[in-house]
Amino acid sequence: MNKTDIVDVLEDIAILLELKGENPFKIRAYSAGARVLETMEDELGEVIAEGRLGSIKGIGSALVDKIQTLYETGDLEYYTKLRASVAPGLIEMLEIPGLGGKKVKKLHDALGIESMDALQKACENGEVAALKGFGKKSEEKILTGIANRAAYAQRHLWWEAREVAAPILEGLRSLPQVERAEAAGSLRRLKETVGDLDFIVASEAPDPVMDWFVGQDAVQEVTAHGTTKSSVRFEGGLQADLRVVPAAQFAFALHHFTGSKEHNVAMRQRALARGYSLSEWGLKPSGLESGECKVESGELEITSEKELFEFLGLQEIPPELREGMGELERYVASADDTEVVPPLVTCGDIRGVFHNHTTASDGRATIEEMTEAAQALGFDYLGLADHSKASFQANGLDDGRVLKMIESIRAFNESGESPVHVFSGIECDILPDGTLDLEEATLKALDYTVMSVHSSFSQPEAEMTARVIRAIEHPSTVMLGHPTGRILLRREPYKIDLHKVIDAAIANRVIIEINANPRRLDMDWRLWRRAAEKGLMCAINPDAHSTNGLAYFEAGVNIARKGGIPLEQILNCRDCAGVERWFKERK
DNA sequence: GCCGTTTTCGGCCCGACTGTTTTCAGTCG
Repeated sequence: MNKTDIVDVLEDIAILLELKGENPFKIRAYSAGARVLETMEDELGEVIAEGRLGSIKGIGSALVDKIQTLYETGDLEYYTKLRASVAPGLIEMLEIPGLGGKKVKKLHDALGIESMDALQKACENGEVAALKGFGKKSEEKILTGIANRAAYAQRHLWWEAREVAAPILEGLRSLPQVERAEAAGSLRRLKETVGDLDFIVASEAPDPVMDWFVGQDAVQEVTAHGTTKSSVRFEGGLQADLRVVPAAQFAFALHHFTGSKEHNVAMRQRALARGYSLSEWGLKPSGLESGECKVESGELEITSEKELFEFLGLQEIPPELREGMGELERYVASADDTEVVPPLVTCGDIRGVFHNHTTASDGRATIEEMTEAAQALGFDYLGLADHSKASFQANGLDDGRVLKMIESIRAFNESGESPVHVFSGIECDILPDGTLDLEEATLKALDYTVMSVHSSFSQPEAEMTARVIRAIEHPSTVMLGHPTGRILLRREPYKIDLHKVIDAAIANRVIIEINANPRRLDMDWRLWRRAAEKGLMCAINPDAHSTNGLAYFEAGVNIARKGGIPLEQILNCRDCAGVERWFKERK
């Protein structure tokens, strides 16, 4: 069993233990173990072989046993038995807001409920309201929860969440009572998907701010309306929370609600180790009774996240790096051997983008329209890479049409019609056996190539990995397109060993793209830091099929930031001549 | 179940909100 599957099993165990009413700390140990394993960058097989698993913080002897057994046999008796002892319907019930492990257990123990249907019936005939600890409101809330379950459970693309968030933030900032307002949460951390929106406001007069927030036109349901916190739900299920705090607590609240949860746990532990208790409300010496907040009493002046990090002996860690993946250990305040938080790429650093489509294949805009849009975005160059013939559904180009396309791009560049230089490329299919869809002479005639998988997604992992590596080893390959083929919230990635793919790309000086389409964001940011350290080059490729699609490069910039990719390893940060040089040296 | 250079036992991050209670448990982030 591979690492990802083992992570899933550990998370499953945590959920099952919750439903069994187990010790919460034991549950946390399994969740934490899953998290540690997930973010471990070393090859699991190696770690086990070298006996290093047990020395990893958060993985003790019990987890070592279980992880090893799963790795070697793919099976775990403890897990099998545990799963058999809990009705599958109970796990589903946890998705209903307001229901946690204890309440689900109670519903099961007291009323014998084991499925969503049974729960709905029990609510409808009043059995749930009669239960101690539940009431009429709980019953109604559960019924609403069941009705809206699909919408509730859904996460939202970062791109779409930002569109909802932008006017809310603007509205908050325009209120006279509001001193400061920021979006927090996974939106601010630039995660590829967002569960809900979080807004933090500094104000001494929270009530009118709350009233404005819950009274917005788009609000469909108000799920909480208090003095410090309110929650609303919009059509489509997206939920937004607003917290209003006094200005002195703003930095703490902003940091806390930006998360991630794992980052916050680490921060609190670091604070505790230094004798302070950190919460969203402030910092206080851990000995003090609550209410004796040192910050409030004016002994500690912390008005920004930067000061908070500094107080804890850390460099300022940008939100996108706060994922609980070792950033606190990595970015301690300056010592001789300290790693420094790298400068993160910004949209302004991007001089042009690659991998875009035109009407020659399945794009909706012409060369002229695309370059015009690129110019409006301030780009110096634009790479066009239409599909190759195997993607017949996308009107892919055969060798003859590719040569014609090269000719029209050359003519366009020479016409001087646009200050934007166009690079001629192709998104060439990697056929199921790893060979390429076009003649070598055709590929050589292009400025650059992007090789992508568009068929036979269900090949076994070893076959898919060998297929992609064969393409990477082809001398004409410049870039690898969307290496897992995932569509966020819709299609799982195909099975492929990306560590081997990354190593092959580095060995062959092949660039791996960040496909910046907000539904793809492939290759994933979790893999980039390590890959970049090993020397992998990246290209931010919007995969635009229209002029509007070029703007997706911003989502790609987000991923490069989260991956901490140095600017010199992002091809788009080079000027036209630099890009040209890279392509020539490849040949 | 994990962890420890005061500890191998006894802690484990913490506070608001809600709904049910009448002083608090469960959920959530």
